[in-house]
Amino acid sequence: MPSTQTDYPAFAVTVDLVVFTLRGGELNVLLVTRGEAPFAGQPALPGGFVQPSENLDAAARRELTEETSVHEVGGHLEQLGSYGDPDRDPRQRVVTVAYLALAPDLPEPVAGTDAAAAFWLPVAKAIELPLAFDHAQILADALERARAKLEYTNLATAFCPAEFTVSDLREVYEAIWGHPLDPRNFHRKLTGTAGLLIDSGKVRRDGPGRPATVFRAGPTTTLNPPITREP
Amino acid sequence: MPSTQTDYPAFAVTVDLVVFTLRGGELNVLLVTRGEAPFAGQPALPGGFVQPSENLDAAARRELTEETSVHEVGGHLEQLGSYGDPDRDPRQRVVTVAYLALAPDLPEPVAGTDAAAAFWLPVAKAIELPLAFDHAQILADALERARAKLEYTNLATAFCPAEFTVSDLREVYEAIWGHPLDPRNFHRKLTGTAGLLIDSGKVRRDGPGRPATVFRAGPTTTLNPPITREP
DNA sequence: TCAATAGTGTCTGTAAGACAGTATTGT
DNA sequence: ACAATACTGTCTTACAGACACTATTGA
Repeated sequence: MPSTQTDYPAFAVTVDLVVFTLRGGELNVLLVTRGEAPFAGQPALPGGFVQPSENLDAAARRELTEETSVHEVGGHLEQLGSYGDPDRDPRQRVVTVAYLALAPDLPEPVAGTDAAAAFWLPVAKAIELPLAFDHAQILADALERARAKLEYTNLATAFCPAEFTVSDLREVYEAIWGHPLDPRNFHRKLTGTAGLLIDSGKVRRDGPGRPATVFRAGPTTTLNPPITREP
Repeated sequence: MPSTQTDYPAFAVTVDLVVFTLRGGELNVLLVTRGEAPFAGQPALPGGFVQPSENLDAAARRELTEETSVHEVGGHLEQLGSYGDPDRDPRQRVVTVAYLALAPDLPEPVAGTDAAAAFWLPVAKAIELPLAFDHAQILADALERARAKLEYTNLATAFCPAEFTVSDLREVYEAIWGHPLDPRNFHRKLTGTAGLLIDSGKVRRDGPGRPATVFRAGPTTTLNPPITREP
């Protein structure tokens, strides 16, 4: 019996975003307040249906733009994984493809846009909230992914603007791992990895203290050997 | 306007499997020959539609059982990622969730079962084949994932039966990374990682040479620091 | 006895972690 | 001057990589 165009179960496919940023030295995640059932009024990850003509990455990037009102978010966007338990949405069968997005400090969501219902919340608080659907699990997985990738990639630069100092990077690590790092050894490790950081020639003065060299991200994206998380 | 059960694009959702095993010291992947259009007669990864009542992991495990005719495959099964380009299937919009499965040496597919069209092929050959859909990309991603995870996990044990020797493990690494490792340093590294290997008390005699201690996988699943791939 | 494989010891170079010390700023 | 931050040097320890050496087997 040949298969036809209809002899398969129909699914809805969505993308959900875990957008991390640093605000005031603390890791924050973008949440929305749901306006409709199910879970009306509850916090959730931003996301939406994949459109017929776009691929998954494009859907994620479109949602990111819509929800943040920022056109070129920069930073980093990668697929995290898919979640498709039969009862994860009580209305219908939905498979969601979760994405992890990392962004430099973004403006507050703007009223009068799709992003009006969106808000930043420190991750420490978000993981204690009863998020809609299975979003608590997705957030937990995203956090672990981000923590793990800091160890062996230059992912921390995605949280910074194009030009940054070694201290900026260290603060990213400290915020995400939740414990302080030795500034001297950290500096030696990062500046000692060839191709990771490019000296911009500039320096930055912030209050007292010796001015810091300003770098840009270089072609090297992996740290070998990695920085270990355990202190 | 409230959303209804129908105001979303309908997708088909499938799972595709990249099943790796070791046969004769060589990494092999399970392929099927497609019987229907599109890509009829071409090799493809095994897979199928997700059923309405099962979650993604269950669908992957079901397909694995069906395609290999082996009930408890053991080994390892993890989600690799999702692929959903609008034109990846010419018939309809299909999102596939790819899984990576690692198994000890499995029997040849049995005629008269769903697995009849399935066959093992060395990965080195498979990556040169024009696989159906975007399966070449999925296979490449799976291979890279497996190679990377050997560095910092005990994933190699998934290719071995419950009891194995250090040499067995080393052969897994050599097959997947494609270059020899120093048996002495490898032995010291693995036996020196606490909780990774449990001495079964037995030894194994294979031809000439001192008998090898037989181990089982221990509770430790990560290697820290990792084994580096570069020779 | 010899070849083969398992496992140990030892050396060298690299780099992490700890921390003293120097450099350069704002106040 | 002083506090604060950026950076450099030095010491110790851990471990990878190289490889000589011992242990235990089949032929």
